[in-house]
Amino acid sequence: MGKASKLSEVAKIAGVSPITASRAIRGNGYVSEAARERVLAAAAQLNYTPDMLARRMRGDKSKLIGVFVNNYGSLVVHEIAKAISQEARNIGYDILIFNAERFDGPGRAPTCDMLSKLCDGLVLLLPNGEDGYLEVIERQRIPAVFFSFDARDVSVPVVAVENREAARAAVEHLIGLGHRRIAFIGGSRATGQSGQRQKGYADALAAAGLPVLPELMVEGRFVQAGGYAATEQLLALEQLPTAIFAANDEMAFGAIDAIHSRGLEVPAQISVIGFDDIPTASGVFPTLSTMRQPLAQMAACAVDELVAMIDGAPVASKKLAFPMELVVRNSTGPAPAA
Amino acid sequence: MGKASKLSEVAKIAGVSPITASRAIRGNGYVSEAARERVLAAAAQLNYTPDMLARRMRGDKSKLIGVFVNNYGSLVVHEIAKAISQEARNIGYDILIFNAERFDGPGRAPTCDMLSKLCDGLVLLLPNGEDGYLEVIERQRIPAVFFSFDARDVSVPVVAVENREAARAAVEHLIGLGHRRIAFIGGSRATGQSGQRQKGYADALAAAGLPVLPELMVEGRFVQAGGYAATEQLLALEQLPTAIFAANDEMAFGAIDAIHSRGLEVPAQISVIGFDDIPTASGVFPTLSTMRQPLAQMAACAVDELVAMIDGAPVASKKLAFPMELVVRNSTGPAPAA
DNA sequence: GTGAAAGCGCTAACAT
DNA sequence: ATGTTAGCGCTTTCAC
Repeated sequence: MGKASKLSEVAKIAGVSPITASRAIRGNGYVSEAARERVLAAAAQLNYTPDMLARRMRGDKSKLIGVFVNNYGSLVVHEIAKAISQEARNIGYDILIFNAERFDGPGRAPTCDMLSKLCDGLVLLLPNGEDGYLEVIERQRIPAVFFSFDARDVSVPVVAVENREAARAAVEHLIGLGHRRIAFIGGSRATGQSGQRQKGYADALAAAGLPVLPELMVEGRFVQAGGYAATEQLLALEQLPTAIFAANDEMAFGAIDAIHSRGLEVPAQISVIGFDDIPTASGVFPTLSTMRQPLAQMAACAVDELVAMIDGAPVASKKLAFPMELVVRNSTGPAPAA
Repeated sequence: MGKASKLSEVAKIAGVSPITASRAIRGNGYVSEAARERVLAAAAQLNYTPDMLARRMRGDKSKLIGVFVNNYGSLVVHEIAKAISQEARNIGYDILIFNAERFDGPGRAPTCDMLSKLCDGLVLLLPNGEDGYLEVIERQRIPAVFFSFDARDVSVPVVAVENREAARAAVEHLIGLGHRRIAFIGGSRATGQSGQRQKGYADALAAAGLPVLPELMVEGRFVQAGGYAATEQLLALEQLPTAIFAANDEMAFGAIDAIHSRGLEVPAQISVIGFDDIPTASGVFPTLSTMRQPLAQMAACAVDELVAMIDGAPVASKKLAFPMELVVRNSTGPAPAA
């Protein structure tokens, strides 16, 4: 009743050699009906489960996908991980989530290394472009996909949204509503996505002949509290913006909160649009206009790419960018009459 | 530049035997200064990292805590995992999150088994009371802690909140505001927590001499959409409740949403109180009154218990129940004059 | 101070 | 149809 049992024990009870027991359990080679039954019975009796560690050490598949996350705090990360988990499950893989700010820290490298061996393939979520571990992956040609990454070209497939184009669409929505003084709340620069979104913001303004003003571009670290603080900065300006484009939904929530705290109304006085469309976006008040990320499709694509590599396809550079959809809800409205 | 390098390669370059290289790298036995330096240089040159899989197969510690999650969809789970991750990190452990609805499924058992071997200890988050894997853990005396579980007595430590008492406090808050017709939205019964919260709800009503009405007790599976649907049921009643107690915040969001959709106001016409106090609770409008779970403390406690067991303390039944704090925000107010 | 042997649990390849 | 050998990468005896 104590520790887990091993194959040799099962074999002994069944009166066969370990390898025969192994064959019987995996239904692999030739095993007589009689022997097979004795083995299976013994296994059941001992509650035997094969040691995947040992199997994996021999190089067998583990049917496990590792998801490396470096910003577990964020809600999008949660949603993405959920989507990947579902997709993986559908095709017979389980996922293991490993969480660290960086993967190249001193004590962390062996763990990453171990997990990369344990898992058949890896998905790196929002990896930091400067993380040294990215190079390890590229160098060792480990089957891997980067998810939501826009920092630079890499030699593995990258699944992401069309950050720049989508940001532009968000801002064009605001411009279409008559807004002329539009602020941008950016996130941290680690994955390169915020930078692209900022470019899209500038693209839209430029196309409409509007100036790109430094005082209207603030930073909120992709977190709600950061969005709140960034918005307070904006609300302290001489001339307030009439609309805010936040580089993710969580910062948009913070922005709305800050605006309400000042006794102003959304969208009557200031419109707010987010980015990502996490589930909460439709549950808050006012419901949040935002750009929707096709997470399920992206997750499916990432998993498919990964499994292809696991099954032998070469690891190659490949950019899979998904378009986003504008979701208009109640946080954006016509610009107030000046 | 290809695959990861192994100890024997390092040893060959350094001109020593593998075991000497091993000693040098771990700084363990006697190694001459000269040999040590050559080994370290060779290791650096080859980018060598020890294979934890192989180490672990020999029974060494991995400094890894496994977090088994069976309802990854929920936001509380995300918060709890984050808290545990932080605590673990503080004392030199990393965490690995494994996500499955159940852990006793056919293909899943070997993976669970493997992870339980790979990790020094396990935290089971919101485990399903009927999951057969719980018994495996109890039987094999694997160092483990159950987190947010209230289904039955088990032979491992359990870290949870005082579900029944806290639920009672939430409802007493509503009663104190003059509410007499109070509804309850429960979650799924898997962890036993919803049941305890429902008992607390009934306790409070009974203590105030109020009837416990079946039509006021509905089910929302702990998810926002479920809370929405459950509230629609309540809003279809002949006589509406003036307050709703939801067994978690996400269902409370759904409830507020449903109420708004009917053109009613929170809390003017119907008060809503949640349970957990996830971060979004203070960002929505109206801000959500709820019961706060002392997550950081709970996580610290769980990790401490676990590490004690990893370090040799016996695995024993132990109930660690934390009190919750009432957080009054803007979603609860005086009962409307009948 | 260093190395050889043995073994963690499993299975492919090669016998028999 | 079954068993033997060998080896995945590492480290704990036990020798020298």
